[in-house]
Amino acid sequence: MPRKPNHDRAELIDRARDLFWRQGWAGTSLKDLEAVLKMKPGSFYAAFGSKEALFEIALDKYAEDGAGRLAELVEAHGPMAALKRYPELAICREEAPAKACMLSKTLLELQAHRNPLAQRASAHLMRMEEQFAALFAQMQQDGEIAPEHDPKSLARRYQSDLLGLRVSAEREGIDAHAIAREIAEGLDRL
Amino acid sequence: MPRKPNHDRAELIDRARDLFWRQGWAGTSLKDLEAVLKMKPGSFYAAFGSKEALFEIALDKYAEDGAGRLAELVEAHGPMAALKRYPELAICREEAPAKACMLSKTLLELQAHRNPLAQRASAHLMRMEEQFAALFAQMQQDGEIAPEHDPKSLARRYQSDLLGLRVSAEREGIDAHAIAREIAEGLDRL
DNA sequence: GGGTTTTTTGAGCGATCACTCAAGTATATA
DNA sequence: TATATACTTGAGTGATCGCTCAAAAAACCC
Repeated sequence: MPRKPNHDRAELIDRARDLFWRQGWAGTSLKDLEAVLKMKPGSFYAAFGSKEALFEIALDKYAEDGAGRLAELVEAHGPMAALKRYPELAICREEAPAKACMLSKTLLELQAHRNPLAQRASAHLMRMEEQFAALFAQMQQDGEIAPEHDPKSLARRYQSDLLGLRVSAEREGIDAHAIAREIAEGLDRL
Repeated sequence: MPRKPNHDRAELIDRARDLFWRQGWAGTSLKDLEAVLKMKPGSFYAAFGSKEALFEIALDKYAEDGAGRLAELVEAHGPMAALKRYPELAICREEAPAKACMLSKTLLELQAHRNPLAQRASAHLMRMEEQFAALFAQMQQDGEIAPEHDPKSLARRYQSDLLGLRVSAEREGIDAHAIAREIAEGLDRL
């Protein structure tokens, strides 16, 4: 009986994620969203409820996609090669709306006001780190890295290096690829 | 003949810097500033001209203080010890309004809109990096690190590590001191 | 085509944004 | 004490914020 929506919801979410990723929470107004999504306020609120609700969905999609890309990399090349390639992959994608990580941007912007979105970003970062830790643990089982290391510590440091890399990549006049290479080479010494 | 201002300008700037550092650009309203500085709008605009002008002053003060703290550390303990202590120092100060670096927060928040404040933060980061590079160069001259390293590359990586550390320190449930320790220990291997 | 249901539209809501300015107040010199 | 010269005050500016809702338009059923 009813009419169907004009837009593909999944693509709307992707476009919103890219806009939020680039411009941040406060830097993205509803006018910006309306322009990018080609929706009037009424449709927007019927579809997503609020700016905050859409940001949450976008953040989750961002984290999910990131985890998926890492999983694919592991599937294709194994844990060690995946972790060595991941830094370069994180900053090289031309189509990405920003070099820096959306999770860290959200955390830094909203943490001070105790916005739930910051906690959500923090939780996603922790989940990433656990994914890294699992890979380090497997590498240890496989004898690829020395047994005296603590996988969780390695993951924490790797995550920190990655976040630093992606902030650096946002700067002008910095060869971030060189940093990515150094992070990858650092894994050889484990 | 005239009346003197009620407030000490230097302390006003420090308080504004702390608020901007903690809450970011968009996260800090004029109401917030009025409350913290105990100034009414009229006084505020007479003293600083605009929110943007004050943020710029605050950003410069932040960078200046950071450079000063590093210089003191070098003065007291020499380049190597200074660089080894600096990471821990950057995240341990209880009175600091945030763990993350105000320069990187500003860069990440405002870069997308090409706000001049982002460029200014970027320039400050570059000046920091040059300070690091000079220290690495001196350490090389003194034979403290191997001669095959490029001081500029070391500085770039050190800066990246520092930025990552300070984002990590903002997260909950992360032992950032452990990361700081690892960064310091990394300098031993040069 | 008629009727039902859903989506789309866009003017406009109250709240907040950064900011202004005329009036009031305090401190200096004369 | 009188006057001049700041500084402080705070109501109020227009613009923009996220968001609402009644009406118009479109897609489905029979």
